[in-house]
Amino acid sequence: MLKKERQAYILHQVNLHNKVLSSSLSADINVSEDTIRRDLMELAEEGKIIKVHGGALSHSFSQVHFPANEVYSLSQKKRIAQKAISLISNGMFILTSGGTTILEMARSLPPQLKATFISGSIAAILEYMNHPNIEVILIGDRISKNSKITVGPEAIAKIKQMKADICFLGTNAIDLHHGITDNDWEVVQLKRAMIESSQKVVCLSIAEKINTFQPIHICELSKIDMLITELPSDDPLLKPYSDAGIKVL
Amino acid sequence: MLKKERQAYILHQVNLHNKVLSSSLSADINVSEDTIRRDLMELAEEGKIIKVHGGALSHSFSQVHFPANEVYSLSQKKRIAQKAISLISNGMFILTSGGTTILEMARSLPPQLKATFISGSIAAILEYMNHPNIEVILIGDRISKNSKITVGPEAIAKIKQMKADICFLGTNAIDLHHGITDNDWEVVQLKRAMIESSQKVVCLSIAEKINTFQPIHICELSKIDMLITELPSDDPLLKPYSDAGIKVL
DNA sequence: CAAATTCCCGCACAAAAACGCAGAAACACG
DNA sequence: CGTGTTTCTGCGTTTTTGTGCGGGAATTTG
Repeated sequence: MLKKERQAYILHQVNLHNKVLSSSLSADINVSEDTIRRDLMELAEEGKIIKVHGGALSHSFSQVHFPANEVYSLSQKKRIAQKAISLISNGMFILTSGGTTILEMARSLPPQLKATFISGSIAAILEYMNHPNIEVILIGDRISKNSKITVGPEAIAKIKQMKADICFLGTNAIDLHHGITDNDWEVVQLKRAMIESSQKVVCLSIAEKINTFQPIHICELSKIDMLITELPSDDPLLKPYSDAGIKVL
Repeated sequence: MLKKERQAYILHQVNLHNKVLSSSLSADINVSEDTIRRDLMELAEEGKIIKVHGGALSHSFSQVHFPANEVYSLSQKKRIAQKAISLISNGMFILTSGGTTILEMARSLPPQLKATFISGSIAAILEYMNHPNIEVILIGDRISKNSKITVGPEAIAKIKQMKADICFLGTNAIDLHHGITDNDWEVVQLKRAMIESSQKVVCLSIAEKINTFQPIHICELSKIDMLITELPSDDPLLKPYSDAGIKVL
């Protein structure tokens, strides 16, 4: 059998079944696995397939992408993300909400990090999935089309039955009197559950949202352990919060 | 034998068998392999054939090398999607697996349709989310990075506790003896649960996958209610399946 | 963390290709 | 017709290509 012929066969199999094993291909066409591996390498270099340990995958399969629209005040969010990441260490169980700040954090996670991320936000999940070493747990339930996260009693029940090491909340509004507030009733339920189920609660918020509030109450400031903004921790704007016992980063 | 004559013979052989070996041609017409090689060179330069190490291939052969980022046999999948959609009506609860065929169906759903789609496939969920009127239920659990779907006991338990009107399975391999088979253990568990939880099971499969099988068994043919391919329902290839009591669309 | 796969690297060997050459046949032309 | 030229072919020799194998490194998995 000619080399090109063999490669065409392999390509065909990959496209047909989305996944092939070097071992089974080797058995199929009676050549050594080494040869198969070399074929897979070449096909991968030509961009026809994706080589993985033990075989290959079809390209069309892993091609899940999300319309990444313009992010508001990106650079600030990047700074927040960096600070948040410094709180994460290997082996942690981490609950996250949705929101563009969280997304930015997800994108910036260091590749060596091994941790478990739990979320109901579709966009966040997509980012986590691209990471080589982290385990991703998706919280299921009905999807809210507004917020692109799963909401509902199932999701809340699922969150309540876990105990995460840390919880990162993308915060919409935070205020000394009203605490944390938001404008989507379903999202609020979710966030409340996440706060209850985490040892440590970290709020990510751009400074613009500090001292603002929204119609629906999530929780008192006392439930929050840490607040991260793009400002330096000694910025006067944040003073009242650290006075209130919140660690400001 | 004249040179032109010889080359005509070679060209004929290539077009007939899609492939020729220099060695066998040399034996056929009793000339040295060197001569054959020179002929193949010339024919290749004229664009009549494709020269490869050890022989030559016909053009139709490498024409299978479709652009790398396109979905394999997209037009067939579109036809399958259309047929599948004709089974859906307003108010239904619909379970779907993942796979590019399912994805194609998700993209083609008519905008007025009001139904509830349930899936653990991230890619499918993204499509469903774009639809204005359908309700989306996401099945949660650990995400398998290979297959981009949620897998694990939680997901299976969740599926088992529902009763969907209809279930669309993107099928990897279907065969009269082996029934439905697949190559990913975790995916198989999921699909089994989906079959059990649906009143009606519909397999979507491009004709190429008919009468093929993979290592892991999902279920017997008897569990399947309907089979959809891109072929007309009276195609002889499908006859055995309709004889086996499966409705072929 | 230990066992089992899978991968990677270098090597050996065989098959095929490239190259140069030479002889034979075909051709051109005065 | 003779001679020079071109084309075609086959034969060594050298390179290149394709493949399998062994052993050690790396990765996966229980």
